[in-house]
Amino acid sequence: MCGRARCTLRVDDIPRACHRTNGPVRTVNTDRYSQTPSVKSANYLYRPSYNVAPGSNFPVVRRDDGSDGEGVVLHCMKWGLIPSFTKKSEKPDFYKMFNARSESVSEKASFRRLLPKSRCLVAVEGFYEWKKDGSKKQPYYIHFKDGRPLVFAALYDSWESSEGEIFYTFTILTTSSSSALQWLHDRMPVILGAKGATDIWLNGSSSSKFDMMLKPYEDSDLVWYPVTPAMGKPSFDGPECIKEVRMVGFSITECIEFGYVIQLKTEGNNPISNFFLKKESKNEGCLNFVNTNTSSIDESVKANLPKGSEEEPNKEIKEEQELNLGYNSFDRSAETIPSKSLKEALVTADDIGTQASSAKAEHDLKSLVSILPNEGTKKCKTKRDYERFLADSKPPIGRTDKLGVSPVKRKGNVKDGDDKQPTLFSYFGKK
DNA sequence: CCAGACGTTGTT
DNA sequence: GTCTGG
DNA sequence: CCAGACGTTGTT
DNA sequence: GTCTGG
Repeated sequence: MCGRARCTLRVDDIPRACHRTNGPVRTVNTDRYSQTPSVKSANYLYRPSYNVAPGSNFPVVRRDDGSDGEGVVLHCMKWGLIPSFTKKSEKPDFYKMFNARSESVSEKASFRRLLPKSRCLVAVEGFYEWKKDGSKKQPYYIHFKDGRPLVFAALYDSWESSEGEIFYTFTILTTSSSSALQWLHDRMPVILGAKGATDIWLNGSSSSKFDMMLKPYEDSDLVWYPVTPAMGKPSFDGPECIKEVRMVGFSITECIEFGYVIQLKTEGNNPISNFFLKKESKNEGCLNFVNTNTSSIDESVKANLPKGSEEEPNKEIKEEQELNLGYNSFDRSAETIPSKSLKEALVTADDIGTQASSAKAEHDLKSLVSILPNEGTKKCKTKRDYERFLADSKPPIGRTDKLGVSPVKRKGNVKDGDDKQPTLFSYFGKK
């Protein structure tokens, strides 16, 4: 899914972001003084933002019907498709169709008719996804490791309101999530990762090729980190939206679900294990997540503790959670540890003293473990590395995909003994 | 023929 | 617009 | 997507 | 919970 994004690109940079480097670029509604008299230009004014939601304006790249092949139009449109056949009397609802499922796009009346001639590209620096956990929601920012823009596959349409105003709108295609992002959400936008893919989406004629490219983006350069929940408010804008935050006030289980990885240092395995178990059993483990740089990482801990003790999640759910964890682990070699310094972590730990984790607990925690943000699979330089890593992970884990996309069988014997009450220990990989 | 729908997400 | 349902 | 509201009567 | 607004 994709319902919020960052687009702070300059208009001039968007064609290049979409790999349109050669052909002519015509612009429509991208500046304050629209060329189209019937359009209120202010309604299409693009405002770069760290927090864009459906209903706002994006400069998208579409094919220029007038020119042959190379020419494109940089056309400011509103996110959230309003099909041309929408009743004039109707109030436009940009949230109804801001995504289109690629699996069914050629069957749905609203989208199918747009496939032949109304495909477009949407460039953004990243998008947001919320991980739900009961009443809590933790947003994550997803982007390319090297900062280059993502290019989404999209469809556009136009609609005339009762007042005679023309609305150009677009919808972003979605697909099932990549294996790396499955833990966070089961849907993701279709990302066209290479120039070839953008060429075909923009200018191709064979719809059979479209099926091939409307697939989850699996490369390991798509990475993520948690950001402030304040950005959930649509009016909250600015660089603060994409600032990485530590996970404060969440239990270990939650933090792991949220994509963090807990790693034990060589020394002190026993006490920390007790610490975790105690915290977890009381279900009040409010930990302040530190982003330390330590070279003494010994083992990766893959914890999957029951949420509350009173309501035991059924086996299927636990298995699901466990499966999700596998893709959150990352390489354990020394150079792969995030580079933020322990000093920085200690300084930032000061402003969290009032949380349930006491200063002492904080100290204990820091002395014993590192809880590291798993920023995607950034530690893996190549897809091959990532695949090799997955193969090496303990446990080697797959995920049974509801949508029928390549189910993988779990091979590792991760847990021993009691299935009903998994403990931290039961997730230790055995050396 | 006319009338009415046309969508995704997540959650139950 | 275009398809489905009555 | 998330955030925020969710109401009426009568008086100023 | 469910609707409206951004």
